[in-house]
Amino acid sequence: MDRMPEDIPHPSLDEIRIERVLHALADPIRLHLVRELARLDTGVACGSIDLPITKSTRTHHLRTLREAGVVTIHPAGTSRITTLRRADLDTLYPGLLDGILNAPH
Amino acid sequence: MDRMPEDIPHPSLDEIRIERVLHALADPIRLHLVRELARLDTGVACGSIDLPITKSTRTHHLRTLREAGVVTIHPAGTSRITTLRRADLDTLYPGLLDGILNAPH
DNA sequence: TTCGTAGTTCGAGAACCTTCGTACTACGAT
DNA sequence: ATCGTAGTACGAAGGTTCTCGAACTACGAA
Repeated sequence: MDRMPEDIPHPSLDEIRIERVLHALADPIRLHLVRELARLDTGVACGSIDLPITKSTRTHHLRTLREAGVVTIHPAGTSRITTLRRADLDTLYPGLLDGILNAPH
Repeated sequence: MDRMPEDIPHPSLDEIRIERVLHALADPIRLHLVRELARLDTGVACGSIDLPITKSTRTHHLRTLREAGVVTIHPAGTSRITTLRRADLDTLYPGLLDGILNAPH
């Protein structure tokens, strides 16, 4: 795992596995988070996307996305900025993310 | 569900949901099956792709793929022909399948 | 008709996932 | 220094998934 300056671990490009990415995206809540991140097209405070779940569940889902390599998370004061790893995913799996984001929903 | 002549149910295009497709593809055994189906590029008897699992587990995985809309299965004598729904998936999610099939593994 | 082959169904166990509440840490503002 | 806010860690409950073996069905061949 790459250690970021802030000590939150993220998988490097060669550690990302397609099965984990697909599993991360297969959950409705996580897919919704990813769609919002893609739509806003900028890093965003985790809590700013509202969802019918508790704080701890949100943390769990964000961790799943981060560990799969779908997002980066880094601290910013008392908050955390979550960013879609769009370029990394496009490099590894060209077409995959767009195919998912453009899907009917 | 569309009823095929052979009475094995398959989801129609508008019944296919991205979450289920992603979940179906997130399992290593199912992903391997799909890759083999794509490589052979023709319908194939279920049993001809060898895997370190029992018959009933294979049935379970093929059912998961079929119900998600990833493959079609239809009887042929005492056997069953499984086919990747490549055109359907490309229509619904352009780029997704290629992105997955071209992924390193 | 009898047998073998291909696959399904069912039930059960283990492992895993999702969700939550509670307790905790860390930072910024007052 | 104290408080509030943002988020994490942990444990537990409930649900789902994966895997298997055993019993079953369906078709074709001998």
